[in-house]
Amino acid sequence: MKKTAKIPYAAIERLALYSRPLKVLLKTGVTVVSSEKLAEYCGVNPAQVRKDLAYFGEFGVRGVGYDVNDLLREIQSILATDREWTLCIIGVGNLGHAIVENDNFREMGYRFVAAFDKDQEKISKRLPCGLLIESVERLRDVVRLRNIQIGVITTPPDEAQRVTDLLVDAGIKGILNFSPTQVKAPKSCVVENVDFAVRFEHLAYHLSKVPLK
Amino acid sequence: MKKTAKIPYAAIERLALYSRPLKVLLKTGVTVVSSEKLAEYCGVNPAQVRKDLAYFGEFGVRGVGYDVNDLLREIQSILATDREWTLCIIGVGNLGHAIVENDNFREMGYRFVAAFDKDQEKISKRLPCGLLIESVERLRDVVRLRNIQIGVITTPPDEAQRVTDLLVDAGIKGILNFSPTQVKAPKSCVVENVDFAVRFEHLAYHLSKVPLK
DNA sequence: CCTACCATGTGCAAAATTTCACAATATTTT
DNA sequence: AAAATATTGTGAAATTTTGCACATGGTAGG
Repeated sequence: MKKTAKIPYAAIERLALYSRPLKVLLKTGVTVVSSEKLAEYCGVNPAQVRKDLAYFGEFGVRGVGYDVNDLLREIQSILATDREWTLCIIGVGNLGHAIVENDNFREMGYRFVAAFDKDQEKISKRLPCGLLIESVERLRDVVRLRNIQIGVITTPPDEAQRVTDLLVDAGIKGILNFSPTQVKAPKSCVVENVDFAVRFEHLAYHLSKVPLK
Repeated sequence: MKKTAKIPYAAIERLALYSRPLKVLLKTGVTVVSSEKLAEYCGVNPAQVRKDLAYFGEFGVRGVGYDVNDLLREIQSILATDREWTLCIIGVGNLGHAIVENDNFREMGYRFVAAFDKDQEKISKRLPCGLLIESVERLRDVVRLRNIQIGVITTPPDEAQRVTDLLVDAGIKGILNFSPTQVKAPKSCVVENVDFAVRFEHLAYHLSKVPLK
């Protein structure tokens, strides 16, 4: 595979998808898996699996398949989930809460080291996990002091852009925005907008074209 | 536009995206918007906006643009968010909590009319919104009795497939799965898998290729 | 009423992505 | 040791999606 090939955005997301069944296989003691099986688990085409992996190297053995353990490690290395990331969250509502407390994320090496809110009621309180809720005004300083790499936005939509600007100003290089607005940031800061109401709407769209009983 | 044209999956998701700034424009009293402006708000190409809309009809006026109010209604009608949907949630952890309580969803017409868990500690308690937490064993009956259309899965991944089977068995036609496993269901049931750890991993991937300071 | 202008809707070309199909290579069987 | 079988990696074809460019139709000003 050419090193210069451009990697499709979707291929990256599928890599993460592939890692899910691999973890299960590893736990259940299965050592080898074929692209066909892996594809089946993830609901994609086997050639797609092979091509996606081929963007990054040759991880399989012809005639045999992929070593589960090796492949999982390779994928985690590619996705950079084999290291710890320090994050902060802005907006400690129910969703923010759920994300910070999520065991799944913790296991993946995402460490929340700061939580911000603008509600005076919440500031100075602690989350169940022990994290102190601080004023957004402290954001800039805290981000620098604690060397925070990623900012997660779970504020209401009308605050999202303002918070983004604050994060950018503090020198953050990656933002995950869960509010239902597209936020904009300079190229130097990678933004991932995760509007999951979109998926509800997608589902509703499909259901509306189907007899509901 | 041909009626027979197949509509890209991504076009549907963008439709939902377009609705976000439209709501804001409506509130701020702006009555007309061009594909160029709308595209700018959503970070896409203007031709894309026009083409996406053209899949469903002619909503604009040449030389003028789109009427904000009309377009929003059209999109909501297409996405079937102009009606109420009855949903249930299975797995009342932090995430389940956050989704059920989310004002944004409520405003969109998504009504949660049942919440299930298998934890005896939680069963018979009430959520802050007043919803009673019931045993998963009641799922089949409750789904039928309350005419539930959509099931939202927020259980740990190892429960997800079992819950899916229960939902399918109860006759549910749409599932939104927030657990980090792909669940499978017969064609008669539309499944939307929303694994948002994927977006974290995507962000990590990008950040790992960028000098972090 | 005519001219200038503007922004949509869309045919078509380009780009991106997916899938096929098969050569390459490893393992197992005879 | 050859044949049969399995499964990867990948060039090329097929398909899908995007974006350009412009004809079309509507508005506004003179």
